[in-house]
This record gives sequence, C-alpha cells and structure tokens, in this order.
Amino acid sequence: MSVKSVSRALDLLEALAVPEEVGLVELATRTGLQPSTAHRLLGTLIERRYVVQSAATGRYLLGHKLNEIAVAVAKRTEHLRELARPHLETIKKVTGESANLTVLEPPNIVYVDQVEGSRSVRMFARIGAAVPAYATAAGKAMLAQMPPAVVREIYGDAPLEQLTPRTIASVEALLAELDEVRERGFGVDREEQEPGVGCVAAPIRGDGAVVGALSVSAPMPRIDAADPAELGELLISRADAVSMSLGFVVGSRR
Amino acid sequence: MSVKSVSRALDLLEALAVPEEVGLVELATRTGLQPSTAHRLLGTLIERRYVVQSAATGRYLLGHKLNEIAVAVAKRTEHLRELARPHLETIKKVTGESANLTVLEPPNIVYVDQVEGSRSVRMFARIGAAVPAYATAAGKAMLAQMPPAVVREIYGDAPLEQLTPRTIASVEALLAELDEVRERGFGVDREEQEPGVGCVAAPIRGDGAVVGALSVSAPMPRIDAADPAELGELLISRADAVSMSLGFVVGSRR
DNA sequence: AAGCCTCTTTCCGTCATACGGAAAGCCGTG
DNA sequence: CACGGCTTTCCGTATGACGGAAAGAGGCTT
Repeated sequence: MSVKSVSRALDLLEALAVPEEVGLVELATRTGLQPSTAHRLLGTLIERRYVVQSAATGRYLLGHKLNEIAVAVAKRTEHLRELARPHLETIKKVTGESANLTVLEPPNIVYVDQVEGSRSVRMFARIGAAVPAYATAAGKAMLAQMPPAVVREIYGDAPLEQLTPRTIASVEALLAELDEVRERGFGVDREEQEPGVGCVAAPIRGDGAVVGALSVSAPMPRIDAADPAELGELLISRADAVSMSLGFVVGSRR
Repeated sequence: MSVKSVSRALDLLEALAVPEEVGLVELATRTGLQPSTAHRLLGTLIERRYVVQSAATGRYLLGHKLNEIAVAVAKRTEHLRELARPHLETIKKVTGESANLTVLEPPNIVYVDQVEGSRSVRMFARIGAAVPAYATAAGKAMLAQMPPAVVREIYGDAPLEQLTPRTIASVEALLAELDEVRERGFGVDREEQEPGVGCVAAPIRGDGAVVGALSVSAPMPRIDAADPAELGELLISRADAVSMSLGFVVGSRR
C-alpha cells in the first residue's frame, strides 16, 4: 500500500458509492478512519467536486465530477459496446439468460455491458465490477488467446485465490485448461467464481489481440440443461461476428 | 488546498481522462509533478484499479473502477433522466437545437443528460461538466426557486467570476434578476457563460424543492430568431410536465 | 549489432505535512 | 434548558510523502 492518504481518500469514495447520503461518523467507522481524518480528506474531495455535502443535512454524497471522468473510460469501449450490443440481445433472446460483454484488465475481467435475462432468477453483475480472470469463463476465453508465458507473468507463482471450492487452484492447472479452451473455442466456468453459478464465454478478437468476450451466465443447473457445448457454439458464432466487424479474419487460430 | 497527495492524485486522474494512453513523463509534465512523485501516486491508483498500466507500452490509462463508482452517481439521477428524456427529444425536435437536463450542485450546475441538436453548429456540453449556476439559464431557473437568503449564502460576498463581459457581476444583481426569472417562469443566459452562446431554461420541481432544469442552448442569433419568450413557454410546458410526473402540483408558486 | 537516448522504476535522506486526540461549535430533542 | 449526537476546528508530534539522483529497460538510429 503506497500512499496512505490517497488510499484512504479512495476508501471514502468507495464508501460513498451507495444510494443514500452518509454522515461523517458513519463514513469514518466504515473506513476505519478517525472522524477528523475523514473530514480533512473529504474536504479535499469536496474542493475537487468528487464529493458533495448536502446543505440540508451536512451528510456527504458523491459529486458528478466522477461522471465527467468516467465518461472518458466509457468512451474507450464505446465502439466495442455498440458492435456487441445486438449480439448480446440475440444471446439473451435465444437462451433467456443474462448476456455479458467483458474486457480483460489483467489480472481481472471487467463487465462493460450486460443484457439482463428474462428468468426470474437471473445473474446480474454490476457494470464496472472486476473479477479474477482465472475464475471466469470470459477470463479463460480471453487468456487462452494469449501466449502461456504472458499468462504466467500475470499471475506470478503466488497461489490463486479460491473463490469457491471449485476455483482453479494453480497456474499450472489454469494453463492446462487454457489449452482445452483454445482447442474448443469457448471457456466454461462451473461454479468457480460463485457457488451455484455457471458461465460460458467466447473471445472477441480484433487485429492482433483479444479485445473482449461475450458470455452467458445462469444458475448451474440451467447451464447444464441448455448443454454447455451448444451454448459454446452460439457464443462462438456471435463473438466471431463481432470479431469480423472489427476487421479480424476469423478462422486463423491467433 | 487541503491534502496535497490526494489533490495530486486527482490531478493525475484528470490528466488521464483523455482518449489515448499517457506516459509517465508526460503525465508528470502536465500535472507539474516530479516523475518519481507521479510514479508513486500512480502506484496507489493502480493498486486500487483506478488506473491501469498497459503491459505493452508501460503507459497509463484510466481503469474501469471509476465506472463502478460513477454508476452509483448516475443512479441518483436515473429516475429524473428517464422522465425527462422524452421531453428533451421533443424540445430538440421542435427547435432543432441541443436540449439539456441539468441539476444543481451549488454553486454549480451539472449537465446530466443531453440530446444534441440537428444544426451543424450546435452546442454540446460534456455530461458531468460543471458550470457556475449564476452564469447559466438553467442555474438561474433553479436558483430562482430558492429563498434569496440561501442564494446569498451560496455565493457569500466574494465577487462573481466573470466568464464573459456579460456575466452577472454581483450577488445583488443576481438576486434582482432571479426575481424576474421567478416572475416569468424561465431563465435566460445571453452570452453570460460563453461568448456567442445563449440559453433558455425552466425549472423542474419535485415535492418540496427544485430538482433540476431543462434548457436549450444555441448560438445567440438563433436564440433571438426563435424568440426567447416563445422558447421560454415551450420549456415551461415541458418542465412542468416532468414536475407533474414527479408528483408536484404545478401552478402553486413554490 | 552495438550504442545511444528516452522512458520507467527504484532508492533513500530530509523535512514538510498528514495524522488524530481533544475540544469547540451546532442542532434538534426530550 | 440541558443533553447527546453530530460536524468542524485546532495543534503538537512523528510519520511518511517528497524529489533528486541513479539504475534498469526498451526502442531507434547509425
């Protein structure tokens, strides 16, 4: 943990990412800071419009400055989102399940768009949320497109964090599975990221590198009922369509 | 300027809010920091996923964590945006000019949604951007709904910053104009925020307080050609429609 | 292929400055 | 009117952020 005050200021921002206004003492408690410290840091955040203080209650909430900056992030994936959106809709229509667009931000994947499924029990991921790539179908689909040496570098030799009992435990096991994924063209996650939830995903390739992945996620029994292999074929066809509109010549393995 | 390192970290974030990746030295130059200082601060931002470092180039770009947090900000205005959107479309259709939805974040107004006009020369404001309320039609429309004492408190007795030669110069003059705005129901900005640009706006009221404003902005000659008074009537009718769908009983002054 | 230049990264001694305990305002409530 | 909770301010201390300098890493040119 490098610069303490910056880290603490970010803690405050994240603690404010809730629907209601939050009071100083509660913020301090949640972030483990002294009220006076929180107050000083908030002062700086307010000065910069990242935080606003309600005139009526004195409590704090996030300012719109954050949006101004987040727009710049969103612009980076705007083109990809536009191209992928119709295919997300298709996937949702065919399967009835939630369809996601993700990008790789090593060592994580990040959800950048989603179409929610029509079932009453459906998966939903907050846009912007990050999950370890090795624990997800989309992550595996994307990692499989990269040289094993790069994957090794991303994860080093520390053991992989176990999110569920079925999470892949070692980099060696991950690399072995990535071979399979590359072979068959799609990745699968069987309750590896969250108990009871499964996911199937295929990579979107631009010129030179993998740029994202399409995935479906659903309760594990429904994934099995739909047959992972068939879902895989659907996702490959949709992802390849996006790849092609990005100018990638599908068919050439890498 | 309160906490230096936090302030500098935010400088870095803002310097990264551009389409391309940025190198360390350039970032340091732009923000006026030493490269070693910038590097240390970036380390913290990277640790927290606010910034990502490209594996290929070593240069820096914003991470998706920002989106995750910005979503929380956007949610606060989601309902209002949904209600106002069709009216923005209408305003754009009738006038051909850009229509904006703004909220008050004293002492500024913030753009939270926009429909771009169809003319080749059209106004556009970045969503999330903030502008002093006293210099804009939308700001005046909203401030006019508040007790003068509150307005006085917001601006204190420091002279108002002059954004153009026509910007309102004093709080006294502002309060006088707010009386007029309240009387006729809409606010006007005649090149007060930006030379050559004019704006007309009407307030959206929820139960108890003003919650936002609708505005049209265009080059000054086109505002005059369309007749500010007529634009005002259009905006009032649209804004009142939004107010009504928020449960506000239109007709009662305050 | 070798060397140069620019960029990123690390190191470390100094002193500015962020920290946090404590006390002071400020409200709304009983 | 006094109490309890909140936000805000103050200030002495020592932590930890700073930045100069040097080392490491690529990428280009010659």
